[in-house]
Amino acid sequence: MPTEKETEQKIFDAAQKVFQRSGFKGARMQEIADEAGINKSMLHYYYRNKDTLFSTVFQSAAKKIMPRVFGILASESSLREKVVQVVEFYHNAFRENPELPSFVIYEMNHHPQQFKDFIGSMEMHLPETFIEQVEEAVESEELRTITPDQFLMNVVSLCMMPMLARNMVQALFHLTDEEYFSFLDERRQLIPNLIFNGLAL
Amino acid sequence: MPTEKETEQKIFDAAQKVFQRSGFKGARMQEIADEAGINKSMLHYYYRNKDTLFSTVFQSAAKKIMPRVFGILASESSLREKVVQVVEFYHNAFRENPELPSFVIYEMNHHPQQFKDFIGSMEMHLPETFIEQVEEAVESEELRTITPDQFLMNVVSLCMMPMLARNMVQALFHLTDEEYFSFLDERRQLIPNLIFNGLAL
DNA sequence: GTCTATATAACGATAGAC
DNA sequence: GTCTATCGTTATATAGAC
Repeated sequence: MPTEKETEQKIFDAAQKVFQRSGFKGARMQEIADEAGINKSMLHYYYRNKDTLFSTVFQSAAKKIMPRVFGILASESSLREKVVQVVEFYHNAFRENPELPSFVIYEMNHHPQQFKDFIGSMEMHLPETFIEQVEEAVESEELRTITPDQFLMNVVSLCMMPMLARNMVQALFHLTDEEYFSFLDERRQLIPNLIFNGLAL
Repeated sequence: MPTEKETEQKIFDAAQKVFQRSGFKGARMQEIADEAGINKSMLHYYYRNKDTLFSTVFQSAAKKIMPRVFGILASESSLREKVVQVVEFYHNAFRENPELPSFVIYEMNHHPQQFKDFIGSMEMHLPETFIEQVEEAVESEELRTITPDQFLMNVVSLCMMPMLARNMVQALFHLTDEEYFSFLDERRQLIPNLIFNGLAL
């Protein structure tokens, strides 16, 4: 006999799975109930409606990625170590949950008002230590001129794009699932090298 | 009085707009009819059902991006010139139609079977001239060791990711629409530099 | 070809018994 | 809390007049 918390948790887990797989519009309440192995009415008992349930799932998903990246950027590591750690984090997180990045990015674009506020409320500013590291490296002529925003954008782009475009990548390069993950793994070393040294020898 | 072709075209244009804005699941046939300024029944008269209409729109959208990129890669330009041209192409295309990239990538992930076949049928192999350019540059030690696939993946990632994650980028960096497009424009020069030279000085 | 009207099905949500 | 049964709405799709 499941307790109240257990049922609520089962619903949340099922909703997470279905929303990530099908998106907000594509997800069916019945599908979530089936996934959770419970009655459809329970969804409305614990979460008032589809919007509320989705909002809970989305906010949880957003919190799984960005705060951890910002945590790395705020640490006391060197700039190069931070890049390595961010790259490793993205690739490990993708292994655990391949649909998470695509879900957050897409739904963010399709619920503009609602979740821009949410992201704002998380107070996600670039950590000062990271900003200073980039600015100092530029000033001391260790690095080319670049803003911290663009620096971070480059790292995140090189990590996430092959994850967001998984089917496109597999179709274009004719990769099996196994080959696709090998392709991603190659990038763990490739990305930090590219960021700092480019391709020129 | 519109001719047959004109009505069919109006429906296609409206469907393109609505599907790109709302996605397949989110798009409503009524919404498309309103956008086209015609009766809902006409959608079924010219295109049998929602799936057929969507398929037409999606395939048209896919053909707007990838063949043009592959065209650049197959040209007789130098490797560096090709990178510049691809970057320019992506950024110009995004200005014309900001929702196109996100649409193609997302729907590709959510209609797996159907459109993997389609991409396969386009016979989109990496142009031989591009492959040879990368391999020769690596062999002659102009460039670090890298496969042509990874090389292309890097360029595309640096271009497209800030476009796919538009709302996330704007929320995180607190950018107005105008500032966001300036942010993108900075990347036209930044990306080729990063690809070849990295950040190290 | 284009319209109105309607069939048919799916979905989110609620009422009410237990 | 959990279930069954059902309401009310909204979708896609079709039938049939013009």
